[in-house]
Amino acid sequence: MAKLPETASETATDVARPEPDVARPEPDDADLLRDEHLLRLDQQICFSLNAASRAFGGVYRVLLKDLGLTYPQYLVMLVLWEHGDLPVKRIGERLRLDSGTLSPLLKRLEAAGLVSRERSPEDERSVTVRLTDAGLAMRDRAGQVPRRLLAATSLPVEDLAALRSLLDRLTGALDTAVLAAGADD
Amino acid sequence: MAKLPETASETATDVARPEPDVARPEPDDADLLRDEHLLRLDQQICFSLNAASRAFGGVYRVLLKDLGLTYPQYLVMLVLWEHGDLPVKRIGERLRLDSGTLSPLLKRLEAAGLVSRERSPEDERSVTVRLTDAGLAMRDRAGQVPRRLLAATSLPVEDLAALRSLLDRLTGALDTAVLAAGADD
DNA sequence: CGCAATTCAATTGCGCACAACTGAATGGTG
DNA sequence: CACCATTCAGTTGTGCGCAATTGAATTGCG
Repeated sequence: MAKLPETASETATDVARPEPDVARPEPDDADLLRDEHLLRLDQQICFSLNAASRAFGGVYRVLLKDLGLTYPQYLVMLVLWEHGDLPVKRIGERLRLDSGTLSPLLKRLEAAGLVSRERSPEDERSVTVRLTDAGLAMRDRAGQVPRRLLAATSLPVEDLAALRSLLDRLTGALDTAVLAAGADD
Repeated sequence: MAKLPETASETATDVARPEPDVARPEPDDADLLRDEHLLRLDQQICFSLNAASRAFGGVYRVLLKDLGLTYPQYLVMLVLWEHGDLPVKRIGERLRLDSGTLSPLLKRLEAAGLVSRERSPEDERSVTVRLTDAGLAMRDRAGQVPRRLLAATSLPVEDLAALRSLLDRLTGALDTAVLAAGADD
């Protein structure tokens, strides 16, 4: 194929273009707070975060292929292995996921025969997610995953701990920032 | 609604369930390498990463709403603002994104009038992405974004730098791990 | 009790991420 | 020159993430 399909492009004129790829000097630690540096630094923070997150995704994709799980599905299984049967709400709280994400995911886990779902008798609104025998059995097969992942990081455990601490602080700060922003609507 | 729609659940029996939510003692820094601790630590690393990444997403969603951009679209615009017109390939290299992600994204940016796309005359396979006047103009309006984001993190710049460094090392290690795993297929 | 507000899961719609594939253009080799 | 492998963008299909809505069950209040 290789043809520009739809769309209408007529706005392109010959105005001044940004300098094409200037050699960028390393930050002389004098101006760590100058605007230009802030722009770049911030970009790289969230970008690095994004990249690392997706890199993890790649490793997990490999490690979980045998189990037929995606990473989010694996997280749900971890929660269930740890805590036993749980209502959807609780799973969502643990993983910071809402029903819009969990409902179809759980349906896939159910289709794979790993969990079952049933309305709670006490509260008909709530749905309890239970591990099936197959779901329980998978726990053993999944045992190797974390160690192999840890090996893939090739970082000392202390660094990982430090990293986690920083990340959690970051997440907390970002969350409150969003809440604050939402508050003054 | 609230009804369990399709699916077939019959596997649920009454086998032993995992202990329901035991109080978990803090890691006595003696056994930082015991299996059980590794399992939990690793889980929290990638989980924290994921959470932080999504928290960033939330902040960006707020900050970019005025511009009508999503975060990945914003990244593409950043790249174009920095380097000027680029072929799709180069953008993908910068952002670690493939054509499967970029093609529809760029189509949306074109529909929004921010970029135009045209086949390169030298190599008809390549498509050059150009900023339109509107795309260039948006650069000014986007100027505030990074500083506001930096404020939202409420972390000292040095911590962010340290974080970025750790993340980049991590990404590198994970990437090579995936490559190595893929190599012995 | 009766009615409004809340809670919970599910659904819809949109956008991103990625694997797998298509199809055209290019480049290298015999 | 002919042929084949490679490169590049695009498409398809699957799954996640999130906002917004729906609809039923529950709770709270008068």
